[in-house]
Amino acid sequence: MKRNAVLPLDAPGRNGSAPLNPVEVETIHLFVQLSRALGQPPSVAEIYGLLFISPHPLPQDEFIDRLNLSKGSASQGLRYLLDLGAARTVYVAGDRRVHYEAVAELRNLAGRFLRQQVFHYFEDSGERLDRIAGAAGKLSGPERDHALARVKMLKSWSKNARRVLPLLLALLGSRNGK
Amino acid sequence: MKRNAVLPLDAPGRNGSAPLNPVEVETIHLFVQLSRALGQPPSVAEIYGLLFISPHPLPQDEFIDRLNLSKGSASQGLRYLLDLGAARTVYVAGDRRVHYEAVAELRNLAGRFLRQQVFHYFEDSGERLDRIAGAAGKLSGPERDHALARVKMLKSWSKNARRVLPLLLALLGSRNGK
DNA sequence: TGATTCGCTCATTTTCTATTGAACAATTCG
DNA sequence: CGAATTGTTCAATAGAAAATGAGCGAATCA
Repeated sequence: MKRNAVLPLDAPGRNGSAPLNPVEVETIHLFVQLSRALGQPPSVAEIYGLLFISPHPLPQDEFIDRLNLSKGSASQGLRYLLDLGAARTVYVAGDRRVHYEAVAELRNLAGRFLRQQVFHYFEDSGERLDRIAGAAGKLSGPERDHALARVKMLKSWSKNARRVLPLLLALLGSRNGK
Repeated sequence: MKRNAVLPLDAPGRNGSAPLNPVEVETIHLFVQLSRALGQPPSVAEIYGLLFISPHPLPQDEFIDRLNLSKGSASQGLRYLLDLGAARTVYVAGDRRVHYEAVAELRNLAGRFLRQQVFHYFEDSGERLDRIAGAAGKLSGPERDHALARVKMLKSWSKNARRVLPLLLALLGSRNGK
């Protein structure tokens, strides 16, 4: 068996780590559900959920014990969140371990996420579009016309997306997100 | 073995169905890549890609033969696209089979997709937020304050998202998408 | 009417992704 | 210095998701 199927509400919590309280459980569930909608791994969502609701920075052990994660998942999940800008490290006096806290600004989160997931795609799609246009030019009569029209449409979509995404972020940033 | 690992450029194409030409291959690749970014199954992307670039409506057989799909995948994939509003059925005189064509309007596609993937999420998240707020009220002093602040933040995010998504669609619709 | 075509459903199988945990490196402690 | 602590990496594996294809029903054909 790899993981407790569901959240370990009743986990013994060796190491003296408290089991999750109802607020924590529900918050984590919330982020896990969101992660499904966004195609992100559940373990990362669990980590972020606990970070988000915790009133103080947490070390890696805390996730391993309280979420019942493996060392590997905790390590990789935390790094993923750091890279995404959804978590940052915090120095805690008298403790050798690295502590983490959530970055909780909607604008930041959404922006980084979109940039990583979507923008990334549109980058190398331009190159492919040109290749398609080239190949389309070599087709016969009516097929050729249709293909060229479709390529034109795709280019328009691409331009549109690049135009709209920054606008979207601006909207998210204005007057809210805190 | 289940599927040709990659697109069957050189597939014999029994049934007299032509193999995919370069324009088709590249277009399909484009949609398959996009499908990864959006967390959609590749077979659906292949089907939509071929539909999108085809100058005339296609019957189910065409996908099975030319994309090397199973009957099940073709049937389910096409239904999925119909439900999403990304394809529609077309009557073709003298042919009993149902034919399909792509719905290629960015506004429509993006709108339906977002509604299905994201809106759906925000619907039942409200309920859970209230539950979290309730549980947070029963906590002790400083933990309580922090939890309540976090819940407030989440509610603000949720409202924000609901406000911005329709706006986003409006932007996609205006003056483009064709 | 019986044969054929068309297409759906769903149990099984395959493929892919996420998670695990052992091995290792680096740092600090006593 | 050796032992303990902290943390990373990555090959192995469990679990989830996608794809398959046999089986079936309905519609059409001859």
